[in-house]
Amino acid sequence: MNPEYDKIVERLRDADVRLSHHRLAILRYLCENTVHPTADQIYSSLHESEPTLSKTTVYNNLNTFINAGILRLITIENNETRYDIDVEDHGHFRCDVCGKVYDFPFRIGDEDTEALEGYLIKDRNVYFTGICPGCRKKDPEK
Amino acid sequence: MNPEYDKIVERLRDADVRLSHHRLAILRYLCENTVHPTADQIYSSLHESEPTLSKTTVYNNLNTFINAGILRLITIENNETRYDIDVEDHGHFRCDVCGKVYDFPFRIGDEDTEALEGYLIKDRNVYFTGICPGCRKKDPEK
DNA sequence: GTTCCTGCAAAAGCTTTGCAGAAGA
DNA sequence: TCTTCTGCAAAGCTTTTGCAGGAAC
Repeated sequence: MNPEYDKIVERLRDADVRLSHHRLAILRYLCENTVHPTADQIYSSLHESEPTLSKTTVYNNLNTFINAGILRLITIENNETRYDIDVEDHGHFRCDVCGKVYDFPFRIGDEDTEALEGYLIKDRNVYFTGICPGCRKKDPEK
Repeated sequence: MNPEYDKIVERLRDADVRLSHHRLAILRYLCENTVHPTADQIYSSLHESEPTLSKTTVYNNLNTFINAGILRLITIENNETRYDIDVEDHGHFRCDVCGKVYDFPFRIGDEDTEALEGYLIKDRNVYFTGICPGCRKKDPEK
């Protein structure tokens, strides 16, 4: 499991967030699938094993996680809210052709934020768009 | 006028995009108001001087401009598509309190994109969120 | 026993689409 | 004249909300 599920459960407990069955199922999915899923993807994937799960509950819990600070929201394309449980600084690359979102290491240095003196920076996001190697191979003229 | 309106009109002419009255009004607004407006802000602002302008036309033309490559779409928050006619590389800072979006200079160096060898990068976006100096002054405990 | 969570249905947003009439080249 | 643009209304999507019943603590 990529980001440590058990540690996050502890943090939720400390934050007085109830550890309901569906909530933990969503959390486990996020830890096991760090592919920036949309709410709909999470719902569809979990619906098989959790037939009583509703989409409302998915949305409710994603917002709960964001408020608890264990999840961040990334908006790369419009009408496509994605969620990322990996809180380390990194960039996102979205392929225009296949729609996949890849992570890549990206460090924002102090010299980059000199222009923002006086601003309180809470969140830093870097995302690129373009075409991924796989899609370029399939259609080399792009 | 910040980004050069006349040059952009030339580029539209070259791209065989018709220079209709409403289209030029929207373009002029974008050049004069480089504050990352939403479609609704553009519509509301122009509706006074252009009473016959519809919101559909605003959306249509923003998409036309994007396809013509003279406008870029930035999605900083969900459900809030903003448009930016300044195509120079720069970062965006969005204040969580007042909602304003500020530009700041940000250069992405070649060393930052080493990890993306093989990827065709078309667009680079950098945005931070937090609290701007004005809002921090009003509520210093934040 | 309280409090919070869940799911349904409906509502609320924003953006797109279909189509007939108007305007641009 | 031909093509494209425009505006209305309706549809399409994603996300939120209100509320009654159920689960967590």
